[in-house]
Amino acid sequence: MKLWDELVWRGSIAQSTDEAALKAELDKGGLSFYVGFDPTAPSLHIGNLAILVVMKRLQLAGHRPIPLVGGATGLVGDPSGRNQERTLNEESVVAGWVERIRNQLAGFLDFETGRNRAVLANNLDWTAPLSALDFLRDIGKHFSVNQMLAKDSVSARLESGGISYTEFSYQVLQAFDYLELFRREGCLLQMGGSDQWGNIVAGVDLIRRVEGKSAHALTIPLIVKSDGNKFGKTASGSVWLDPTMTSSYAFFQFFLNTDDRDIVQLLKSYSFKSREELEALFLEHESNPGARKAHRSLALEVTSYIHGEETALRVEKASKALFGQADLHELDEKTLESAISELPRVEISRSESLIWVDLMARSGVVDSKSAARRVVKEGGAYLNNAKIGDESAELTDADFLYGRIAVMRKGKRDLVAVIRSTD
RNA sequence: GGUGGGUUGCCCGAGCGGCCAAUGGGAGCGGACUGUAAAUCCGCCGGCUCUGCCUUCAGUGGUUCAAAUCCACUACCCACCA
Repeated sequence: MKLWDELVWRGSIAQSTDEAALKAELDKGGLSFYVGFDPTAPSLHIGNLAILVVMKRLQLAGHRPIPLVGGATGLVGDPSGRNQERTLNEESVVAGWVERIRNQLAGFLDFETGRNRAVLANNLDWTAPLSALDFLRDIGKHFSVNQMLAKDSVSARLESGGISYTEFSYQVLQAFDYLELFRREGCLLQMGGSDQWGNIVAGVDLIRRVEGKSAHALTIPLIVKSDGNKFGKTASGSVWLDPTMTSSYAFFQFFLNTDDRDIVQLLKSYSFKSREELEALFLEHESNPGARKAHRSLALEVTSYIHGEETALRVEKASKALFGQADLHELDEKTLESAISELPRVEISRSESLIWVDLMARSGVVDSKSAARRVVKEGGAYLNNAKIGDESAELTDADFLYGRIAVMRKGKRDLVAVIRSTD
Protein backbone atom coordinates (compact mmCIF):
# COMPACT_ATOMS: atom_id res chain seq x y z
CA MET A 1 0.00 0.00 0.00
CA LYS A 2 1.25 3.46 -0.87
CA LEU A 3 2.36 5.57 2.08
CA TRP A 4 -0.34 8.18 1.66
CA ASP A 5 -3.12 5.61 1.45
CA GLU A 6 -1.74 3.87 4.47
CA LEU A 7 -1.74 7.11 6.45
CA VAL A 8 -5.32 7.69 5.39
CA TRP A 9 -6.31 4.19 6.46
CA ARG A 10 -4.64 4.67 9.80
CA GLY A 11 -6.50 7.91 10.33
CA SER A 12 -3.27 9.83 10.57
CA ILE A 13 -4.12 12.75 8.33
CA ALA A 14 -6.13 15.75 9.40
CA GLN A 15 -5.19 18.49 6.95
CA SER A 16 -2.60 19.07 4.31
CA THR A 17 -1.60 21.55 1.69
CA ASP A 18 -2.05 20.60 -1.98
CA GLU A 19 -2.79 16.93 -1.57
CA ALA A 20 -1.88 15.80 -5.07
CA ALA A 21 1.50 17.53 -4.97
CA LEU A 22 2.31 16.23 -1.52
CA LYS A 23 1.27 12.72 -2.47
CA ALA A 24 3.60 12.87 -5.43
CA GLU A 25 6.48 13.97 -3.22
CA LEU A 26 5.78 11.18 -0.76
CA ASP A 27 5.68 8.60 -3.53
CA LYS A 28 8.99 9.82 -4.86
CA GLY A 29 10.84 9.27 -1.59
CA GLY A 30 13.78 11.13 -0.12
CA LEU A 31 11.70 14.01 1.13
CA SER A 32 13.15 15.97 4.06
CA PHE A 33 10.50 16.81 6.62
CA TYR A 34 10.46 18.30 10.05
CA VAL A 35 8.45 18.13 13.25
CA GLY A 36 9.06 20.43 16.18
CA PHE A 37 8.95 19.48 19.85
CA ASP A 38 9.01 22.24 22.39
CA PRO A 39 10.71 21.46 25.67
CA THR A 40 7.92 22.19 28.13
CA ALA A 41 8.84 19.26 30.37
CA PRO A 42 11.83 16.97 30.86
CA SER A 43 10.31 14.27 28.67
CA LEU A 44 8.02 13.75 25.74
CA HIS A 45 4.70 12.17 26.61
CA ILE A 46 2.13 9.97 24.97
CA GLY A 47 0.58 13.00 23.36
CA ASN A 48 3.74 13.33 21.25
CA LEU A 49 3.76 9.70 20.32
CA ALA A 50 1.30 9.81 17.44
CA ILE A 51 3.39 12.27 15.45
CA LEU A 52 6.58 10.41 16.34
CA VAL A 53 5.13 7.27 14.89
CA VAL A 54 4.15 9.05 11.71
CA MET A 55 7.70 10.38 11.45
CA LYS A 56 8.98 6.86 11.77
CA ARG A 57 6.60 5.64 9.10
CA LEU A 58 7.91 8.29 6.73
CA GLN A 59 11.47 7.37 7.54
CA LEU A 60 10.75 3.71 6.93
CA ALA A 61 9.32 4.74 3.56
CA GLY A 62 12.60 6.40 2.67
CA HIS A 63 12.08 9.99 3.76
CA ARG A 64 14.42 11.99 5.91
CA PRO A 65 13.20 13.14 9.32
CA ILE A 66 14.43 16.30 10.95
CA PRO A 67 13.17 16.31 14.51
CA LEU A 68 13.57 19.78 15.88
CA VAL A 69 13.86 20.50 19.56
CA GLY A 70 12.59 23.95 20.30
CA GLY A 71 15.38 25.39 22.40
CA ALA A 72 14.23 28.82 21.31
CA THR A 73 10.47 28.41 20.91
CA GLY A 74 10.40 26.60 24.23
CA LEU A 75 11.59 29.80 25.84
CA VAL A 76 8.75 31.78 24.34
CA GLY A 77 5.70 29.53 24.69
CA ASP A 78 3.16 28.43 22.12
CA PRO A 79 -0.27 29.99 22.66
CA SER A 80 -2.00 27.25 20.60
CA GLY A 81 -4.71 25.46 22.47
CA ARG A 82 -4.20 27.47 25.64
CA ASN A 83 -6.50 29.99 27.11
CA GLN A 84 -3.88 31.34 29.45
CA GLU A 85 -0.43 32.76 29.17
CA ARG A 86 2.30 30.26 29.99
CA THR A 87 4.74 30.90 32.76
CA LEU A 88 8.21 31.18 31.34
CA ASN A 89 10.74 28.57 32.36
CA GLU A 90 14.34 29.33 33.25
CA GLU A 91 16.76 29.17 30.34
CA SER A 92 18.99 26.68 32.09
CA VAL A 93 16.01 24.46 32.85
CA VAL A 94 14.85 24.52 29.24
CA ALA A 95 18.38 23.74 28.07
CA GLY A 96 18.37 20.67 30.31
CA TRP A 97 15.05 19.54 28.90
CA VAL A 98 16.30 20.03 25.37
CA GLU A 99 19.09 17.58 26.08
CA ARG A 100 16.80 14.96 27.52
CA ILE A 101 14.31 15.22 24.69
CA ARG A 102 17.12 14.99 22.15
CA ASN A 103 18.11 11.69 23.66
CA GLN A 104 14.60 10.37 23.55
CA LEU A 105 14.29 11.25 19.89
CA ALA A 106 17.64 9.68 19.19
CA GLY A 107 16.36 6.42 20.59
CA PHE A 108 13.32 6.34 18.40
CA LEU A 109 14.34 7.40 14.93
CA ASP A 110 17.28 6.05 12.99
CA PHE A 111 20.17 8.51 13.09
CA GLU A 112 22.75 6.08 11.86
CA THR A 113 22.03 4.33 8.65
CA GLY A 114 21.25 5.25 5.10
CA ARG A 115 20.95 8.47 3.21
CA ASN A 116 17.73 9.25 4.97
CA ARG A 117 19.14 9.05 8.49
CA ALA A 118 17.50 11.51 10.81
CA VAL A 119 19.09 14.83 11.66
CA LEU A 120 18.45 16.66 14.89
CA ALA A 121 17.91 20.38 14.82
CA ASN A 122 17.61 22.98 17.54
CA ASN A 123 16.11 26.31 16.60
CA LEU A 124 18.25 28.05 19.18
CA ASP A 125 21.10 27.58 16.70
CA TRP A 126 19.72 30.14 14.27
CA THR A 127 17.58 32.18 16.59
CA ALA A 128 20.14 33.03 19.24
CA PRO A 129 22.66 34.74 16.94
CA LEU A 130 19.97 36.87 15.33
CA SER A 131 19.63 40.40 16.66
CA ALA A 132 16.22 41.80 17.43
CA LEU A 133 16.67 44.38 14.70
CA ASP A 134 17.61 41.84 12.05
CA PHE A 135 14.70 39.72 13.10
CA LEU A 136 12.26 42.58 12.77
CA ARG A 137 13.67 43.77 9.43
CA ASP A 138 14.28 40.42 7.75
CA ILE A 139 11.52 38.28 9.12
CA GLY A 140 8.94 40.48 10.76
CA LYS A 141 8.51 42.50 7.62
CA HIS A 142 6.88 39.55 5.91
CA PHE A 143 4.14 39.15 8.44
CA SER A 144 0.84 40.93 8.43
CA VAL A 145 -0.50 41.56 11.89
CA ASN A 146 -3.99 41.29 10.47
CA GLN A 147 -3.33 37.70 9.48
CA MET A 148 -1.57 36.93 12.72
CA LEU A 149 -4.55 38.17 14.67
CA ALA A 150 -6.86 36.00 12.63
CA LYS A 151 -5.15 32.75 13.70
CA ASP A 152 -7.31 30.67 16.00
CA SER A 153 -4.59 30.43 18.61
CA VAL A 154 -4.39 34.22 18.85
CA SER A 155 -8.02 35.16 18.42
CA ALA A 156 -9.05 32.64 21.05
CA ARG A 157 -6.67 34.28 23.44
CA LEU A 158 -7.87 37.76 22.62
CA GLU A 159 -11.30 36.58 23.70
CA SER A 160 -10.07 35.11 26.95
CA GLY A 161 -7.99 37.67 28.72
CA GLY A 162 -5.36 38.57 26.18
CA ILE A 163 -1.96 37.52 25.02
CA SER A 164 1.52 38.87 25.60
CA TYR A 165 3.66 40.15 22.79
CA THR A 166 6.01 37.28 23.56
CA GLU A 167 3.50 34.53 22.82
CA PHE A 168 1.99 36.54 20.00
CA SER A 169 5.39 36.29 18.30
CA TYR A 170 5.48 32.52 18.56
CA GLN A 171 4.08 31.86 15.11
CA VAL A 172 6.73 34.09 13.58
CA LEU A 173 9.49 32.13 15.26
CA GLN A 174 8.06 28.84 14.13
CA ALA A 175 7.63 30.11 10.59
CA PHE A 176 11.23 31.25 10.65
CA ASP A 177 12.27 27.73 11.72
CA TYR A 178 10.62 26.28 8.67
CA LEU A 179 12.33 28.81 6.44
CA GLU A 180 15.71 28.03 7.98
CA LEU A 181 15.25 24.31 7.58
CA PHE A 182 14.11 24.83 4.02
CA ARG A 183 17.33 26.72 3.33
CA ARG A 184 19.71 24.57 5.34
CA GLU A 185 18.29 21.13 4.81
CA GLY A 186 16.02 21.42 1.83
CA CYS A 187 13.11 20.64 4.11
CA LEU A 188 9.87 20.65 2.14
CA LEU A 189 7.34 19.40 4.65
CA GLN A 190 6.42 20.27 8.19
CA MET A 191 4.14 18.01 10.16
CA GLY A 192 2.47 18.41 13.51
CA GLY A 193 -0.70 17.95 15.50
CA SER A 194 -3.80 19.57 14.08
CA ASP A 195 -3.46 22.39 16.60
CA GLN A 196 -0.24 23.35 14.81
CA TRP A 197 -1.89 24.02 11.47
CA GLY A 198 -1.79 27.79 11.85
CA ASN A 199 1.85 27.85 12.86
CA ILE A 200 2.86 25.50 10.09
CA VAL A 201 1.04 27.41 7.41
CA ALA A 202 2.70 30.60 8.64
CA GLY A 203 5.97 28.93 7.66
CA VAL A 204 4.68 27.81 4.29
CA ASP A 205 3.63 31.39 3.58
CA LEU A 206 6.98 32.77 4.67
CA ILE A 207 8.85 30.40 2.38
CA ARG A 208 6.67 31.39 -0.50
CA ARG A 209 7.22 35.08 0.14
CA VAL A 210 10.95 34.94 0.72
CA GLU A 211 12.02 32.13 -1.54
CA GLY A 212 9.18 31.98 -3.99
CA LYS A 213 8.93 28.22 -3.43
CA SER A 214 6.08 26.13 -2.20
CA ALA A 215 6.54 23.90 0.79
CA HIS A 216 4.07 21.54 2.40
CA ALA A 217 2.10 21.23 5.60
CA LEU A 218 0.54 18.10 7.02
CA THR A 219 -1.24 17.70 10.33
CA ILE A 220 -2.47 14.64 12.13
CA PRO A 221 -5.69 14.52 14.12
CA LEU A 222 -5.69 14.89 17.84
CA ILE A 223 -6.51 11.54 19.36
CA VAL A 224 -9.60 11.72 21.50
CA LYS A 225 -10.92 8.84 23.57
CA SER A 226 -14.45 7.57 23.26
CA ASP A 227 -15.30 9.01 26.62
CA GLY A 228 -14.43 12.43 25.24
CA ASN A 229 -11.21 12.92 27.14
CA LYS A 230 -7.87 13.70 25.66
CA PHE A 231 -5.81 10.59 25.12
CA GLY A 232 -2.70 10.24 27.23
CA LYS A 233 -3.84 11.78 30.46
CA THR A 234 -4.61 9.76 33.52
CA ALA A 235 -5.91 10.86 36.88
CA SER A 236 -2.32 11.09 38.03
CA GLY A 237 -1.22 13.20 35.07
CA SER A 238 0.53 12.65 31.78
CA VAL A 239 1.95 9.35 30.70
CA TRP A 240 5.61 10.10 29.99
CA LEU A 241 7.92 8.30 27.65
CA ASP A 242 10.77 8.54 30.15
CA PRO A 243 10.78 5.36 32.26
CA THR A 244 11.96 7.25 35.31
CA MET A 245 8.84 9.41 35.13
CA THR A 246 6.32 6.75 34.15
CA SER A 247 7.50 3.25 34.91
CA SER A 248 7.55 0.71 32.14
CA TYR A 249 4.99 -1.25 34.08
CA ALA A 250 2.63 1.71 34.35
CA PHE A 251 3.23 2.47 30.69
CA PHE A 252 2.34 -1.06 29.68
CA GLN A 253 -0.71 -1.10 31.91
CA PHE A 254 -1.88 2.19 30.45
CA PHE A 255 -2.18 0.63 27.02
CA LEU A 256 -3.45 -2.66 28.33
CA ASN A 257 -6.36 -0.89 29.99
CA THR A 258 -7.48 0.82 26.81
CA ASP A 259 -11.21 1.18 26.42
CA ASP A 260 -12.48 -1.42 23.92
CA ARG A 261 -14.03 1.31 21.85
CA ASP A 262 -10.63 2.88 21.27
CA ILE A 263 -8.51 -0.15 20.64
CA VAL A 264 -8.92 -0.23 16.88
CA GLN A 265 -7.97 3.40 16.42
CA LEU A 266 -5.02 3.15 18.78
CA LEU A 267 -3.63 0.11 17.03
CA LYS A 268 -3.96 1.86 13.70
CA SER A 269 -2.19 4.91 15.03
CA TYR A 270 0.55 3.33 17.08
CA SER A 271 1.28 -0.08 15.65
CA PHE A 272 3.80 -0.80 12.94
CA LYS A 273 2.07 -4.03 12.08
CA SER A 274 0.74 -4.29 8.57
CA ARG A 275 -2.83 -3.61 7.67
CA GLU A 276 -3.41 -7.33 7.12
CA GLU A 277 -2.06 -8.26 10.53
CA LEU A 278 -4.07 -5.56 12.24
CA GLU A 279 -7.28 -6.50 10.50
CA ALA A 280 -6.82 -10.08 11.60
CA LEU A 281 -6.31 -8.83 15.13
CA PHE A 282 -9.47 -6.70 14.96
CA LEU A 283 -11.47 -9.74 13.89
CA GLU A 284 -10.16 -11.73 16.80
CA HIS A 285 -10.97 -8.95 19.17
CA GLU A 286 -14.46 -8.68 17.82
CA SER A 287 -15.20 -12.35 18.21
CA ASN A 288 -13.60 -12.64 21.64
CA PRO A 289 -13.06 -9.29 23.30
CA GLY A 290 -12.61 -10.90 26.70
CA ALA A 291 -9.33 -12.39 25.62
CA ARG A 292 -7.96 -8.86 25.21
CA LYS A 293 -5.57 -9.99 22.57
CA ALA A 294 -5.62 -6.68 20.77
CA HIS A 295 -4.92 -4.84 24.02
CA ARG A 296 -1.97 -7.07 24.84
CA SER A 297 -0.58 -6.67 21.41
CA LEU A 298 -0.79 -2.89 21.57
CA ALA A 299 0.72 -2.67 25.05
CA LEU A 300 3.55 -5.00 24.20
CA GLU A 301 4.42 -3.36 20.92
CA VAL A 302 4.38 0.22 22.12
CA THR A 303 6.26 -0.54 25.34
CA SER A 304 8.72 -2.44 23.24
CA TYR A 305 9.58 0.35 20.87
CA ILE A 306 9.70 2.98 23.58
CA HIS A 307 11.37 1.11 26.44
CA GLY A 308 13.05 -1.70 24.58
CA GLU A 309 11.94 -5.19 23.77
CA GLU A 310 13.58 -6.79 26.75
CA THR A 311 11.88 -4.48 29.19
CA ALA A 312 8.57 -4.91 27.43
CA LEU A 313 8.73 -8.68 27.70
CA ARG A 314 9.69 -8.48 31.35
CA VAL A 315 6.86 -6.12 32.12
CA GLU A 316 4.36 -8.24 30.25
CA LYS A 317 5.42 -11.24 32.26
CA ALA A 318 5.14 -9.29 35.47
CA SER A 319 1.69 -8.17 34.53
CA LYS A 320 0.66 -11.73 33.82
CA ALA A 321 2.16 -13.11 37.00
CA LEU A 322 0.64 -10.48 39.23
CA PHE A 323 -2.81 -10.59 37.69
CA GLY A 324 -2.92 -14.27 37.00
CA GLN A 325 -4.81 -16.65 39.17
CA ALA A 326 -1.52 -18.08 40.36
CA ASP A 327 -0.93 -18.00 44.07
CA LEU A 328 1.90 -15.58 44.74
CA HIS A 329 3.40 -18.17 47.07
CA GLU A 330 3.83 -20.43 44.10
CA LEU A 331 5.93 -18.01 42.12
CA ASP A 332 9.60 -18.79 42.29
CA GLU A 333 11.78 -16.11 43.76
CA LYS A 334 13.18 -14.93 40.47
CA THR A 335 9.83 -14.57 38.79
CA LEU A 336 8.43 -12.76 41.80
CA GLU A 337 11.46 -10.53 41.92
CA SER A 338 11.13 -9.45 38.34
CA ALA A 339 7.37 -9.14 38.58
CA ILE A 340 7.60 -6.58 41.35
CA SER A 341 10.56 -4.76 39.91
CA GLU A 342 8.37 -2.22 38.17
CA LEU A 343 5.80 -1.72 40.89
CA PRO A 344 5.73 1.23 43.21
CA ARG A 345 7.58 0.02 46.25
CA VAL A 346 7.94 0.71 49.93
CA GLU A 347 11.17 -0.28 51.57
CA ILE A 348 11.14 -0.88 55.26
CA SER A 349 13.55 -2.00 57.89
CA ARG A 350 12.96 -4.70 60.45
CA SER A 351 11.85 -2.25 63.07
CA GLU A 352 9.27 -0.29 61.12
CA SER A 353 5.51 -0.34 61.35
CA LEU A 354 3.88 -3.15 59.47
CA ILE A 355 0.36 -1.83 59.57
CA TRP A 356 -1.19 -2.25 56.13
CA VAL A 357 -2.75 1.19 56.15
CA ASP A 358 0.54 2.88 57.03
CA LEU A 359 2.43 1.09 54.32
CA MET A 360 -0.22 1.85 51.72
CA ALA A 361 -0.19 5.54 52.56
CA ARG A 362 3.58 5.57 52.35
CA SER A 363 3.51 4.02 48.89
CA GLY A 364 1.63 7.01 47.53
CA VAL A 365 -1.02 4.82 45.93
CA VAL A 366 -3.57 6.42 48.24
CA ASP A 367 -3.50 10.05 49.31
CA SER A 368 -3.77 9.55 53.04
CA LYS A 369 -4.19 7.02 55.76
CA SER A 370 -7.85 7.86 55.90
CA ALA A 371 -8.13 6.92 52.26
CA ALA A 372 -6.30 3.67 52.94
CA ARG A 373 -8.65 2.88 55.80
CA ARG A 374 -11.61 3.57 53.59
CA VAL A 375 -10.29 1.07 51.08
CA VAL A 376 -10.06 -1.57 53.78
CA LYS A 377 -13.52 -0.78 55.03
CA GLU A 378 -14.88 -1.07 51.50
CA GLY A 379 -13.28 -4.42 50.96
CA GLY A 380 -10.68 -3.41 48.41
CA ALA A 381 -7.58 -4.19 50.42
CA TYR A 382 -5.43 -7.20 49.74
CA LEU A 383 -2.22 -8.65 51.03
CA ASN A 384 -0.58 -11.21 48.78
CA ASN A 385 -3.86 -11.48 46.91
CA ALA A 386 -5.83 -12.29 50.05
CA LYS A 387 -8.43 -9.81 51.22
CA ILE A 388 -7.87 -8.14 54.55
CA GLY A 389 -10.80 -6.83 56.49
CA ASP A 390 -9.32 -5.25 59.57
CA GLU A 391 -8.21 -1.63 59.44
CA SER A 392 -5.42 -2.29 61.88
CA ALA A 393 -4.20 -5.38 60.08
CA GLU A 394 -0.46 -5.82 60.27
CA LEU A 395 1.89 -7.80 58.11
CA THR A 396 3.56 -10.72 59.83
CA ASP A 397 6.83 -12.48 59.12
CA ALA A 398 4.93 -15.16 57.27
CA ASP A 399 3.54 -12.60 54.83
CA PHE A 400 6.98 -11.82 53.50
CA LEU A 401 7.59 -14.19 50.66
CA TYR A 402 11.17 -15.38 50.68
CA GLY A 403 11.47 -13.48 53.90
CA ARG A 404 11.37 -10.03 52.37
CA ILE A 405 8.69 -9.39 49.75
CA ALA A 406 5.03 -8.72 50.33
CA VAL A 407 2.55 -7.57 47.71
CA MET A 408 -0.22 -5.21 48.72
CA ARG A 409 -3.10 -4.41 46.44
CA LYS A 410 -5.76 -1.72 46.40
CA GLY A 411 -8.80 -2.52 44.35
CA LYS A 412 -8.42 -4.41 41.14
CA ARG A 413 -5.20 -3.11 39.77
CA ASP A 414 -3.10 -0.98 42.08
CA LEU A 415 -0.22 -3.03 43.36
CA VAL A 416 2.54 -2.09 45.76
CA ALA A 417 5.60 -4.10 46.67
CA VAL A 418 6.78 -4.01 50.25
CA ILE A 419 10.43 -4.89 50.55
CA ARG A 420 11.82 -5.61 53.96
CA SER A 421 15.53 -5.47 54.50
CA THR A 422 16.85 -8.77 55.69
CA ASP A 423 19.12 -7.64 58.49
C1' G B 1 -13.26 56.60 36.57
C1' G B 2 -18.65 55.32 38.48
C1' U B 3 -22.16 51.66 40.12
C1' G B 4 -23.55 46.76 41.06
C1' G B 5 -22.32 41.40 41.44
C1' G B 6 -18.96 37.69 42.70
C1' U B 7 -14.54 34.69 45.12
C1' U B 8 -17.22 27.78 48.79
C1' G B 9 -13.96 21.20 49.10
C1' C B 10 -10.25 18.19 42.60
C1' C B 11 -14.06 20.92 39.04
C1' C B 12 -19.09 23.02 38.61
C1' G B 13 -22.31 24.77 42.12
C1' A B 14 -26.06 25.33 46.60
C1' G B 15 -25.89 27.44 51.44
C1' C B 16 -26.63 33.58 53.43
C1' G B 17 -25.90 33.70 61.98
C1' G B 18 -26.48 27.99 65.42
C1' C B 19 -29.21 21.55 63.24
C1' C B 20 -22.36 22.82 58.35
C1' A B 21 -16.88 19.14 57.16
C1' A B 22 -21.04 22.12 54.50
C1' U B 23 -27.26 20.03 49.56
C1' G B 24 -26.63 18.52 44.37
C1' G B 25 -23.87 17.21 39.86
C1' G B 26 -19.20 15.79 37.53
C1' A B 27 -14.42 13.66 38.24
C1' G B 28 -12.05 10.11 41.40
C1' C B 29 -12.05 5.69 44.65
C1' G B 30 -14.12 0.76 46.52
C1' G B 31 -17.76 -3.23 45.68
C1' A B 32 -21.20 -6.31 42.51
C1' C B 33 -21.44 -7.99 37.16
C1' U B 34 -17.70 -9.00 33.36
C1' G B 35 -12.59 -9.40 30.80
C1' U B 36 -6.92 -5.74 34.63
C1' A B 37 -12.74 -2.94 29.19
C1' A B 38 -17.45 -0.19 28.82
C1' A B 39 -22.39 0.43 30.55
C1' U B 40 -25.30 -0.37 34.91
C1' C B 41 -26.33 -0.77 40.13
C1' C B 42 -24.62 -0.05 45.43
C1' G B 43 -21.29 2.49 48.66
C1' C B 44 -17.35 6.11 49.70
C1' C B 45 -15.35 10.74 48.68
C1' G B 46 -10.77 17.07 54.26
C1' G B 47 -7.19 15.09 57.91
C1' C B 48 -5.89 12.47 62.34
C1' U B 49 -3.55 9.26 67.70
C1' C B 50 -11.34 8.31 64.56
C1' U B 51 -17.96 6.90 69.21
C1' G B 52 -13.71 12.00 69.64
C1' C B 53 -10.40 15.77 67.99
C1' C B 54 -8.10 19.16 64.36
C1' U B 55 -8.05 22.25 59.81
C1' U B 56 -11.33 24.23 55.73
C1' C B 57 -15.86 28.17 52.60
C1' A B 58 -10.14 34.34 48.67
C1' G B 59 -6.80 37.11 52.69
C1' U B 60 -6.66 40.04 57.20
C1' G B 61 -9.02 42.08 61.27
C1' G B 62 -13.72 42.74 63.91
C1' U B 63 -19.06 41.98 65.89
C1' U B 64 -21.35 37.69 68.52
C1' C B 65 -22.11 32.77 73.59
C1' A B 66 -21.85 31.13 68.25
C1' A B 67 -19.89 33.15 61.37
C1' A B 68 -19.07 30.02 55.01
C1' U B 69 -23.16 33.14 56.48
C1' C B 70 -22.93 40.05 59.64
C1' C B 71 -19.18 44.46 59.45
C1' A B 72 -14.38 46.75 57.76
C1' C B 73 -10.17 46.71 54.88
C1' U B 74 -7.02 44.12 51.01
C1' A B 75 -6.45 41.15 46.53
C1' C B 76 -8.51 39.06 42.24
C1' C B 77 -12.70 38.27 38.76
C1' C B 78 -17.33 39.69 36.27
C1' A B 79 -21.42 42.95 34.57
C1' C B 80 -23.48 47.54 33.31
C1' C B 81 -22.49 52.81 32.77
C1' A B 82 -18.62 56.53 31.24
